[in-house]
This record gives sequence, C-alpha cells and structure tokens, in this order.
Amino acid sequence: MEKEEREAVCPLKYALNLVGGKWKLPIICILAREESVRYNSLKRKLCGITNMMLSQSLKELEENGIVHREQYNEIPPRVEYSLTKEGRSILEPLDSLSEWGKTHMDRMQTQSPYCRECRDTK
Amino acid sequence: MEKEEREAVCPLKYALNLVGGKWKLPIICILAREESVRYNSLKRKLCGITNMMLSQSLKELEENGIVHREQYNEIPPRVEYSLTKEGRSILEPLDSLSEWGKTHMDRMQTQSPYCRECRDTK
DNA sequence: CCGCATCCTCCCCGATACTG
DNA sequence: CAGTATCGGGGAGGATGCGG
Repeated sequence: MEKEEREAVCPLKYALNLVGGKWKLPIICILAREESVRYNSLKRKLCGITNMMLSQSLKELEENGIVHREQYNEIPPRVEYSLTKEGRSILEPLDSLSEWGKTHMDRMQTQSPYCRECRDTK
Repeated sequence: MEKEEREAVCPLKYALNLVGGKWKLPIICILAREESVRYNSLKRKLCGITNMMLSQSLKELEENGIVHREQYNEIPPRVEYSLTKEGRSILEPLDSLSEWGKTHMDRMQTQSPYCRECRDTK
C-alpha cells in the first residue's frame, strides 16, 4: 500500500484501498461521530488495536487526505485526529453501501447485531 | 470467509467482505456489462486468473446470492454465469464509491488511467 | 502521551497437475 | 469445457519492547 507502483488503478479499487485493512473503517466511523479525538481516546474505543496498527493506520489515512492530524506541543503531549472535509465526503457512499448490506443481510437470513463502532455513521 | 464464526458484523463490513478479495470486483464488473457469460469467456477477460481462483470466487459469489449459475447438460459442458437481481442492486452503491474515488484521485494529483475491467459499470 | 522497530504467524493467492 | 487437489511463497497484521 506504500509501494510506489502507480499502475493502472480504477477509481473503485482506489477508494476501497484507502479504507481497506482491518482498522481504517472503524477509525473513520469513530471520527465521523466526533469533532476530534485524541490518540489514546481513539485507542480505548478500538478494543484490541495495538499502537503499531493505530499509528500506522492514522498515518496512511492522513497521507491520503482522509484524516487531519493536529499536534499541540504541550506537556504532556497532545495530538487530536479528525476527519478532513474530503474524509467526511466519503461517508455518504459508505452509507449507501451499508444500506445495501443491511438489506442483503436481512434477505439472506444472516442475523447479526451491528458492531459497536459502525452502528450508524449518520 | 467460509468459517462459521458469525460474530457481530456491521452491514458495511459485511458488504465489503462479499466483494472483497482480488478477483470478485473484476468479475462483477464484467458480469455487469453482459447478460450472461460462460466460464472460459470470463477467464479470458480476467487476464492472469487461475481456474482455482475463478471457480472459488464464483462459488462464493453464488453462495452469497450475488451471482447466478446456470448449468446446461450438454456435450461439451456449458455453464453460464450472470448477476442476480440482488447482485445488480449493489452496482449503484459501488458506482457512488467509484465517483468519490475519481474525484479524490483528481484532487490528490494521482494520475492513473482506469483499468480495463472497471472502466465503467454503467 | 504518542509512536516506531523487530520479529513472527497465518492465510490469501499463485503454480501445477489432474478429472468428469 | 468446466472445474478440483495439493503445495508453498509472500504480505498483512499481532506481540513485544524501545524512544522522544
């Protein structure tokens, strides 16, 4: 994902790659419901994530213009993460996919409760 | 993906899992533009796919109600694959994600041509 | 408090060969 | 023509520990 192999990539695969991986979607869902969130607060809400994965996911999301990182040089250090305007604009497409998923789950008799993070992005 | 570990799954992750993996999206994009396609025709359009991956992907898509498999008992054997009505209904959400991706690619100065399969699902 | 480096594990996917 | 069986490599992601 970090490799500079800029091949032919269709916009759909491109978009899916940006939010791909295990943790990016949960991160986006949390940031969607709050103005800005501190690193450790984010970590507590994402049960089971390691520092490694959280910082890496945030870094990639930031590089792709989805997430904004605001660092305050205080003691103790404080860093706030939030969705950029670009980042917020992906919520609508994701919601429509989520709607499709909900309908499809019902139709396929796949009874599953919703996860805590992604319950509702609206 | 075949494991019976029906945990809590949000509709969004659920939907993304159905079209996840390396080949399912290209397959869907091809089937979106034709009424029905034979196995070997599908294989020729998907440069580089193996029998293993093609049959496995089709099987999972069929189990999930996205793809319909019609078998004709002729000699030589003939099998036609097509999108179900359910399958076609996911094209709209995917298109809106694709639109977002296109806009975002432009804004991020990521110049990339589109791939052959996903050029346009409409 | 925030984040990186290293090592290790698991499973997706490819290559190859074979069958009705 | 339309698949299945088996083996193995590589990359994503987890565990642990260190650094500013």
